[in-house]
Amino acid sequence: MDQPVRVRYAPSPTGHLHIGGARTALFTYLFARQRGGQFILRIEDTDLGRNVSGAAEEFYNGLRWLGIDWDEGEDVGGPYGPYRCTERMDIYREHIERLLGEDKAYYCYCTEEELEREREEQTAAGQTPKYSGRCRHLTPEQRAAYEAEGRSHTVRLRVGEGEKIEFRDEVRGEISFESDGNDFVIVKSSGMPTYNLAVVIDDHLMKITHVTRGEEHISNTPRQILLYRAFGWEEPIFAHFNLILNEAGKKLSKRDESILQFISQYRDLGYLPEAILNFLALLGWSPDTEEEIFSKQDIIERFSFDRVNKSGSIFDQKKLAWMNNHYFKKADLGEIVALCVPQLQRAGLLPEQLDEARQQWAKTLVALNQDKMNCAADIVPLTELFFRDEPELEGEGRAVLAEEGVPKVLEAFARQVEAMDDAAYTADAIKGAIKAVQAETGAKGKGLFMPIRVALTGQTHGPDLNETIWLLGRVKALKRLREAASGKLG
RNA sequence: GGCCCGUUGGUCAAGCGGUUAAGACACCUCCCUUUCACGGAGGUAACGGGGGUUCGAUUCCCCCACGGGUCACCA
Repeated sequence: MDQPVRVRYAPSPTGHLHIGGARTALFTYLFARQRGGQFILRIEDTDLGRNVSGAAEEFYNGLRWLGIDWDEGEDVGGPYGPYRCTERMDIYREHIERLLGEDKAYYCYCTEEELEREREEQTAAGQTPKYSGRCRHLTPEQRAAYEAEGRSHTVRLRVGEGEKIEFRDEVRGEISFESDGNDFVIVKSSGMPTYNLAVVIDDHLMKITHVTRGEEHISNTPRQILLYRAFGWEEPIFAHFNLILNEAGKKLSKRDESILQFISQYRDLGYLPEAILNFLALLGWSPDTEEEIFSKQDIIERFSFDRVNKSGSIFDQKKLAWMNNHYFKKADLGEIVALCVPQLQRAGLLPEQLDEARQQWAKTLVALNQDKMNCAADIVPLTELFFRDEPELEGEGRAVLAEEGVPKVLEAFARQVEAMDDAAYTADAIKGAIKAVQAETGAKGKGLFMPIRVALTGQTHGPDLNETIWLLGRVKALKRLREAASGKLG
């Protein structure tokens, strides 16, 4: 049998969990769960300057919210810790010493300015920028001289030229490179390992079997393979997922504002995590059936790397909205109410504390709109009219109210409503009242319902009228009817 | 520019030598409904180009074009 699968998601804590990262984590997680393996979360914080405090916690929260859990990580522990680069410095040091000792790596005293100038000159001369190798063969005297100057050093890996570097990618097949003799930096002058060094050491020591990540890392892979070779370690299996693109077809950047790209934004808008997980799974991966609504468990059972798409996927917010709407319709009303009430509270439409009656009222309000919402935040524009003093009359509505016989209908209905006491004011009673108006005035169909709807809501469309009128409340309904009947509206 | 990867409708995508080239989102039409939405029934719309290989290419190979990724002491 195959050795047990161990995979990891290793974000750098420099910002929020975004769609691309979540999707990478998801694919990795799905693979682990499907194969009964371990999913590890590691924090790659080697860039001290860019680390954002609290970012790691945000990753944890976002991932858990989506339904992704892990077996090892700094918050849950595990036998291969620590799970954060900055806490693994002793480990790195030891491995760097080894490379240095075997003369597979060397100190480089070039300053960033010198290197930049070198690159500029090469670029100006039409050459591909590449490290000159100036410090490659420094004598002990030269080194001592640099040290005496107070120069700091980096460590570079010796890279041969023309060495074949081939690997089999689980999603793209064979990929091959040729080493270019460009000695790359593996330890920064600060003493911190660079990403490439840290991942290789960590992945190896944590016994990672499959290295999964976005396509943008393909070009890092040959360098990492060189490192595996330098250490004499067996390479893991690689899998690079396609990129998620914005509407312009470009890789999502953190500054991109054309799209909502942070998981927290969707959570705040009241999306359902199951919908996002479902949608993300289908972005770059497809099952072998025509269905597309899947629970996490369904996806775990079906997932495989060979059905991951090779070309980039444009993130379609409209389809996500549709999918979330689909999950909304299937969800328990109670769950949707719990999502919508805070939205209304945040908009200042509902008080922080709801009494029993108000709670019941809110439940009906949400129930009436449950299948219209793409996300919980939609409840606000959808139901705003219930909270206003005056309905906002649309152009079409104005035309409806201007029709002949409308005041008579509205007055008749107003009398009906007035005759009810508060206890008798129910959706059923309202239905009966409208019937009575029909009998009295002879108005029917559109000519009956539409004026009432417009007078009360200002709109020519909306959910069930009886429920709507009940939600409005007797007093407000009466007031609006009278105003519309007397032509005061609009 | 070098290296690497990719290219099926507007979007997500199925297809893995022979198909009327699926399905979904979006859009349009119709039905249902007092209205909107939901739901139902339809519709518009795609294999980047050129060479091969083959009886036969969307599918395999090559070239080109286009798109993207990456070329840091960022990950």
